Amino acid sequence: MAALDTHHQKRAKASPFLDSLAIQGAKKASLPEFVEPMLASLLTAPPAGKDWIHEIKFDGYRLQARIEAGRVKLLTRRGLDWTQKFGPKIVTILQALPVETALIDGELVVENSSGVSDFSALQAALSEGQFDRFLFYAFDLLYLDGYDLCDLSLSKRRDMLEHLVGSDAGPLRMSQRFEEEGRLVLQHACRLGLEGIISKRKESVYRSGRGKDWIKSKCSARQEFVIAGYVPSSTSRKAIGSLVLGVYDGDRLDYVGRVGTGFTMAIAEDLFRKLEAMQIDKRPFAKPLASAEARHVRYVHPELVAEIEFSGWTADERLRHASFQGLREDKDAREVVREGSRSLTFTAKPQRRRAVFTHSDRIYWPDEGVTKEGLADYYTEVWRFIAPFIVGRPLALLRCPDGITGPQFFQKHAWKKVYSHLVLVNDPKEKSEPLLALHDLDGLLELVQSAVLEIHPWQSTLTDWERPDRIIMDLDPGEGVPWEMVIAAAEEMRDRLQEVGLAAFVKTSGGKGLHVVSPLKPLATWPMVKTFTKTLADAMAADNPDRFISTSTKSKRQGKIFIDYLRNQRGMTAVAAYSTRARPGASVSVPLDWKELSPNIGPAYFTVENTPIRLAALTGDPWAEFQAAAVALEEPRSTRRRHG
DNA sequence: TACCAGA
DNA sequence: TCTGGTACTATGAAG
DNA sequence: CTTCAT
Repeated sequence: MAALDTHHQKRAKASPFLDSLAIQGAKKASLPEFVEPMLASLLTAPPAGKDWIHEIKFDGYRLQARIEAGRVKLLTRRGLDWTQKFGPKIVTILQALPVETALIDGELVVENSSGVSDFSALQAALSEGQFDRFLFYAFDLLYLDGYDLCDLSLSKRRDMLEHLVGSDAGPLRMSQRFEEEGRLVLQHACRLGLEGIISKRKESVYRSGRGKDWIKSKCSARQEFVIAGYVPSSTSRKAIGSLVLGVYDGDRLDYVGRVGTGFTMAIAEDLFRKLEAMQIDKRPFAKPLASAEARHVRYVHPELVAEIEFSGWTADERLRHASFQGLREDKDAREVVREGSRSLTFTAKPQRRRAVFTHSDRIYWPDEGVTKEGLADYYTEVWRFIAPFIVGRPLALLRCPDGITGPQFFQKHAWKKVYSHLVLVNDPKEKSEPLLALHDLDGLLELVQSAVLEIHPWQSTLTDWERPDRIIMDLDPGEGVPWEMVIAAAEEMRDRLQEVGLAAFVKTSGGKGLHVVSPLKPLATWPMVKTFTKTLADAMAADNPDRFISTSTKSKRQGKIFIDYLRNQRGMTAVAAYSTRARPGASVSVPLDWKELSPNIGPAYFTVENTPIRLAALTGDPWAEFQAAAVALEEPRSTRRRHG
């Protein structure tokens, strides 16, 4: 493989791969019309060991690209010709590949705003004719320039394919290969909100149909549940709003929660017709439901079985993020038991939402349809993660009474309202109006009620206003800065912080850049911290004036990253970890593990929608060590001068 | 959003 | 009692 | 001092 020619030759009449192919023993053959695709078997865990590579499981259309003398066909799983369906762009790019004949296996996808392939986005793009959104991820090469490659090993096929497709970020891409341990790759994929991974045996040959050389493992759990009741729709008189689900434990039927999404209106009506006829008076569950759980519920004979996809179990044994997938007519209700999967158990303490809202349907993010209630749900779910970053600190708040499209204003003083859970605090150094702080989830929910869409805390706490307990460096890319450069900047910042003995953590900003955050023991005062961060920012800019700038002058920022150290000053604030942003996309600032930094996670990758799913799938908090890693800041110069 | 002035 | 207008950071650096 | 940036 090292012998492979490294430069592409457009329209080469002989393939640059032919010589090496002959050595590797591929068979001469004519180009087949179609090869039935190789399929993966579903297992609950990915395979372990060095014999496997792993790829992301795409959520799109599996297609075979057949290239013959510049004529391209896109063939479905069953061999149907769908070339015309996706517009000319992908076809043109495939035509331009430097080959005479080839058969490429891949998946056509549309990525949603989070950069994750999304089947519903694909269907929307198809129906609206948005051809420019289609991407083709190639992952296998079955035939090339007169040779059948199916009997070569996967590694060899992939090497050739990678060489052919290249690493451009255009609509034709290579499906990335991961060589790490399968368990870790799956964990990583789940954190990213992906559906799962496909693991492939390195030495395997290409064989049509489902075999054991390709294994798929998924992030979300999926299993059958007994339908024990329903709640009628609040909008339609002849449809269900949600299903009440249970599992058997011996003879006892246990309640596991409701599912209110995943069905179309037609299916909701069909279920209503079926279930209406099955109603019973007494509850089928062994234990009574809590009053909120039992609200509006109509019980039915527990006979029907539904397939449900869900992200995990809560600590009180309820389903998280359940979605209806269909009825399982072939399954007997009495066989349905809880299929325990410890890794998917979400161990957060369940938080009850107590605050009552006015106008809970008020839309804050119109494009995403995130309402006040949706925002309250979000903060309730992330409470235990966001709490350390916003509790007991003076806050500046970005309020958007009409949602993100209306007027916005920053506020740090109280407005005239009776607060039950927000705290008014007096700045010991200023005799101005009191500032705002909060201590519990109810306080946060009062902010939601007041249309607070961004939360910007101080870097010091109410216990010690004058000594900050963290530093935040905001890396803000100017126009035309590639994302890789921002990642490199964050890593350089980390290295420089570590050189002076500080810990460094990274989070997305939810806007354009990354934030590098260092926990401090609250010993150094504001002026020292400010001087330290300014020195750091200036040093980075001085060492690399073409990449960094440490002053905020907008016109000088073209193609550079602005290192904003000014947040590290008394009274200055920066957006909190897990705070939402008042921007299109309902993005959120999310703490990451350094290893997660990649082109796959952009600055606004995580949203109100997918962040709770990430946290549910997360087995370890990437910032778990944040508080423990706090060290005392010493001035860089004094460290040097210091002696034992 | 929520307050308040003015109708 | 209803309606409509409007409220709302601090700071540093550059010019 | 004003303007512009976060």
